[in-house]
Amino acid sequence: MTTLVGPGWSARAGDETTPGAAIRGSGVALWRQIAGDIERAIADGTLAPGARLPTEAELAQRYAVNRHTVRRAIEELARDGQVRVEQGRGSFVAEDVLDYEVSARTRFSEWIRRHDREPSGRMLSLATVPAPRPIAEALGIETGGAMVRLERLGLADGRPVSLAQHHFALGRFPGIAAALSAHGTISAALASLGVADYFRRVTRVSARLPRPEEAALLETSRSRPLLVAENINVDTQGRVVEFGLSRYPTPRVQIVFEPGAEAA
Amino acid sequence: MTTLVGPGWSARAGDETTPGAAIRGSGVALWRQIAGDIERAIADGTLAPGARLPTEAELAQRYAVNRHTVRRAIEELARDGQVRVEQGRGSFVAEDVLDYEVSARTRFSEWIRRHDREPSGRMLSLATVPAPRPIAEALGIETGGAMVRLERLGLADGRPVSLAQHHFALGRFPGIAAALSAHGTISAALASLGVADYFRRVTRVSARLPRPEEAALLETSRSRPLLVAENINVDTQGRVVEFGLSRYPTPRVQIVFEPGAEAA
DNA sequence: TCGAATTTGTGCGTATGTATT
DNA sequence: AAATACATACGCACAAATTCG
Repeated sequence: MTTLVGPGWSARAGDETTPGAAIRGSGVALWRQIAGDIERAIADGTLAPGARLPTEAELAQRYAVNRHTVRRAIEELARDGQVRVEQGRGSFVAEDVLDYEVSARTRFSEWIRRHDREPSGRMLSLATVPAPRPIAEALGIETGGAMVRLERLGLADGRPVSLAQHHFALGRFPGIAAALSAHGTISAALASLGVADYFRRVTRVSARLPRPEEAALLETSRSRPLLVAENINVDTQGRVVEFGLSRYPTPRVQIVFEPGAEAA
Repeated sequence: MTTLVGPGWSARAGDETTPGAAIRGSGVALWRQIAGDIERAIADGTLAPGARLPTEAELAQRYAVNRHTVRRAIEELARDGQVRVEQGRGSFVAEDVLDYEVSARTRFSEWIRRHDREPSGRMLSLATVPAPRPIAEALGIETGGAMVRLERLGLADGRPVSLAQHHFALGRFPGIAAALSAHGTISAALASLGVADYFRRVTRVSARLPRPEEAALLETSRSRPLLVAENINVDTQGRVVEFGLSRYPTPRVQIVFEPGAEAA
């Protein structure tokens, strides 16, 4: 491994007085030296996951090379999946993706904790509304029937990772609104109403661009799609408990299905 | 059901001489008459799935009502999922959604036929290429190792529904390229190499906006996300056979997870 | 809704060093 | 030694995407 004069990965700017430069004639291509240098900065945490790399022009200046040379280095790192390049925005250190395991009987906090992050959440709204046809069909009630809708933002280490709507038929759970207000979690509220356990029966996944409020709440770009998952939760007798609609920001969250992992 | 004077759903334009109009004072709200009329046009195929409705202004003129009245009718249909409204583009007759069942041990043609459509496909490319790191890891070979990549466009009733890349380790299947050329399907090619059966082990779903070629091949808008599914296929001994990367156009295709449906 | 500024993407031409023939 | 091919590197111009006012 050829070393390279430190080009100043330091946080403070205005380091132009002592710019690093790539070593010419060292027998190692400049772009390889640069790729290695950035790779090292990522490995030792100088460049944190999700952080933005300096622009190509800036890197070219720092290493005293042409922009093409920098591009080639970044191209290599992108091919390895270490950085992610976005036209018009910049290049970013690849982030850990949160895998959302569909097959597991997941509660939000369990999911987040399994990935060694700290779960938190914010209830956005709780209201009784008439059921639109698709949701009514899923819940097995009449279109327009009374339904409680809870909207909630889920965070991992303080970063939003899910925006979910939970729908409960009021006819089946008359006390659901009060229970949801009283208890901190949905499973606790349902437990107080006699639903000891429940699990996912179907999950249906699509994707679309976020609406402005969704993008703001999930702290994502308007041009980056959301994964939209609809699911039906049933109790141990197979009766429908809840219809859920969750939105996850890509590429921070992926949905994973692993048949045979149900036992876990 | 109230009938309405035909407002001219005919294909040819310039029908302004005999515009239909909603019946006032009939005891049925104008917007309900209009909604019913459009619904009928959809039901009898006059407005085909995916077709664009006339603009709200145009409909208002045809029915001789205010645009708000038309909007109310469309709103009703949108709530029912019969039409899809897109700001800045127009309103469209909802298309049938193809459910892609992840849990099933699916072959492309089986999937399409199960939805009563006619499957077809087009091989786009077949080449031996070095494996980028993520794929190499999935296949259990070294980064840069030789790998055969088959790219294929899948169609249902002539409309593109999937764009898939299939990757096979050349070390494990030396004759794979020839087999894929010789046989029409992947499963037939693998069978000729001794892989009697194989099935999905993990499926990982994300979403992103399409690249221009992807949008063109899948006949979708550049602003409508693709569902991107990566999956690892293994044989009956659990050995990795293939790494697949499939792209599906939303909202034409949804991905469905239904644990417990594996038996099917 | 629009344009300006920023940033990455692409194409072309040129030059140079290294390895192969 | 000369010819050829290839990888590397630079310079310039413009296209395309994003962001922001």
